[in-house]
Amino acid sequence: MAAIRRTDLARSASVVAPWLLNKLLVSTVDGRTVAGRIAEVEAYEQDDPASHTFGGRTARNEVMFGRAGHLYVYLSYGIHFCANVVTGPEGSGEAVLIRSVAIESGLDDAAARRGDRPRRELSNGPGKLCQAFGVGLPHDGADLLAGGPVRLLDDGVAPPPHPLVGPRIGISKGVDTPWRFRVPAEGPTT
DNA sequence: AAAGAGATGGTCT
DNA sequence: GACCATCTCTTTT
Repeated sequence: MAAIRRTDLARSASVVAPWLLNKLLVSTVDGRTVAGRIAEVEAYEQDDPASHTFGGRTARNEVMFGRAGHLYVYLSYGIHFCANVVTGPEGSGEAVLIRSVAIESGLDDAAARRGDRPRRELSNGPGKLCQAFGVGLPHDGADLLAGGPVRLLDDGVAPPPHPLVGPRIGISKGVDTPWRFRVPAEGPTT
């Protein structure tokens, strides 16, 4: 189990994003532990019109300007939470949005939070995975490398050599920047 | 299988 | 007061 070093995350978001694929996300919240492998991410950098930090520091995006390896959580559309890994050197507001995770353990606990659904629909979206992992605003700013309730681990599985790359989803600016990265599908996606 | 619309609240101009 | 880094349900092919 190779440790993830903070310096690994201190590179720019668009470099860290594909590197995060296949890393493990683990949460222990309310006595439930859920673990899964990161399957899809998006990069958001400072001089990026789609990024929350584009307009400079605010109370909400403060964490994105802090040290790499922390968690940035925000409320999306008034309903869902989204989880990001802060990247880059301190002072540069950037992060990687986790868009999809393949749950590997704690499936029953995730299902208890998400309701009875097909297995792959438990965490195949940024809002869905936050619900499945019990991640919310209280975790905004949490250190992912410090053994806290939400953590990032490397169990030795390499990122895919040829991730699927494309434009980011759900944004209205920076729509042509190809900063979405996904683990290629293994088999039929039915 | 695809398309459309409603829910719902913080953040920033 | 507009704008969202979304999800789910319902309706239509």
